[in-house]
Amino acid sequence: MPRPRQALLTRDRIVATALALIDADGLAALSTRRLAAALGVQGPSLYNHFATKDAILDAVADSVTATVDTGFFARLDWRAALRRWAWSYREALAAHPNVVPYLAQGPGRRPAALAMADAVYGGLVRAGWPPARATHIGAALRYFVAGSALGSFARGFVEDPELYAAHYPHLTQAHRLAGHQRSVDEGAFALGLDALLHGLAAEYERTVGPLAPLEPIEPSG
Amino acid sequence: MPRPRQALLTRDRIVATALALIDADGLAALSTRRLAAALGVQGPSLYNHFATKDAILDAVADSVTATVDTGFFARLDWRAALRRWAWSYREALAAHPNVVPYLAQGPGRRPAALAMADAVYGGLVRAGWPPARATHIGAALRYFVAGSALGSFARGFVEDPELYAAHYPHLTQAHRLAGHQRSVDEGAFALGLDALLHGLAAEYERTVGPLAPLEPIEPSG
DNA sequence: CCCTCAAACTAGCGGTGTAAGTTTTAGTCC
DNA sequence: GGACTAAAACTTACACCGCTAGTTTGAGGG
Repeated sequence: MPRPRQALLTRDRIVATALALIDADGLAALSTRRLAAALGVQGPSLYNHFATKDAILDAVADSVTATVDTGFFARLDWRAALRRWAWSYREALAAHPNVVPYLAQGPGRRPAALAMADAVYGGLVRAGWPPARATHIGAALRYFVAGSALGSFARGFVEDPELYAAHYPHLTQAHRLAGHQRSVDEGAFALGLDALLHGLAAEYERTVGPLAPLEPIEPSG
Repeated sequence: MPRPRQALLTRDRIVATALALIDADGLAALSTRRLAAALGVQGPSLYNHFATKDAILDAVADSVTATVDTGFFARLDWRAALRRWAWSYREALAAHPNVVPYLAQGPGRRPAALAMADAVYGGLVRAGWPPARATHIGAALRYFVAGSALGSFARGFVEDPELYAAHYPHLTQAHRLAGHQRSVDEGAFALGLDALLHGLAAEYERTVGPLAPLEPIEPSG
């Protein structure tokens, strides 16, 4: 087939299809030939649109990051903004857990990831945090969110009572975790995030100054 | 070569060599043939000792997890134990960042990972936390530690001032992060961990009961 | 109208995980 | 001690991988 009248591929279509395949079958199952087949095309044709497979993965990762809402920092108290952002970030990653191992290695040169880092850091500095502290806070929250999306804690346990009963006296109920994946992961995230923010507020008062009163909001979750 | 008088391979030697290769060149660069070559052997010989490549990676991951010290839960207050354990855990992972993406997907059936989960969960329940809460706390700390080891925050930024200056007004100094990797990552971890523990202590007092006074310890770091 | 570029193609290279079968040694049982 | 079995190396081979090179032909601009 020579060049077709209507282009068969676009970058957007490649990225969307790649994300769907990764969601369905995992990161390791994405090969250029399989991706191309899903697009009705031969493998090497992808290289007319992306330089390498990694470039495709970068675009996929950035498309996920782009769905995170960072607008809170422009209009909310830093504590409320951090909370909303963290939940939005987590939601974006948890919707595509299979890309998290790739995405979590850092923003690299991906525009959406850099824009997010920019918004968070800028918001914290504007709120009075010293620059070094703002960096630390952004990093700490990224650690927590990425970790929570990476290895769904509950999914990591096997549905096999025998395995745990024998050697791990406190894990006799662990096999039931796999069945409550969502509530366990969300509960752990909510608890950890609230604890983190609570501790950061105390640190703020100790090292920066008094906190503005915060209009009450529903507890995160 | 037929069966040699002295076995050339042992599981331990395979695991140690695999870890060294992963540390040096990354997870993706570990192939069975390269690993075998480093051991002075042909590729398929590995399959006399491990069923699949994944089984080798499991053993590598568990050998890293095995270096985490979980003994604190048996002899320290839960807050102190959590802090020491988290640092030990982080140290173990940060020493081998390239295996973290594999390891962070959950304990699976790896004995050292399960023993660690058992110790943490048991220690928290013994300290008075309700079982569901203990699960959440263990998960939250695992999120934080795994996230911190997975993507060194600082390493994720590129040493290229041009990249940031143009479009990200608050990241004009981001290119310098790559040079301060260790201090940024450790500072973020220390801040986040202390904040988390501070928040958990407050949660304990609110929902479980008064905290025993804690002998003063040096701040984490 | 022609020229160049774009976007598909085919063919193929070196590398991957691993299955299958071979060879020789080590160790066990009568 | 001889026969048998299991172990641990080997070679060969398959299907797949990322990617390069070169080819074809339609699209769009001078």
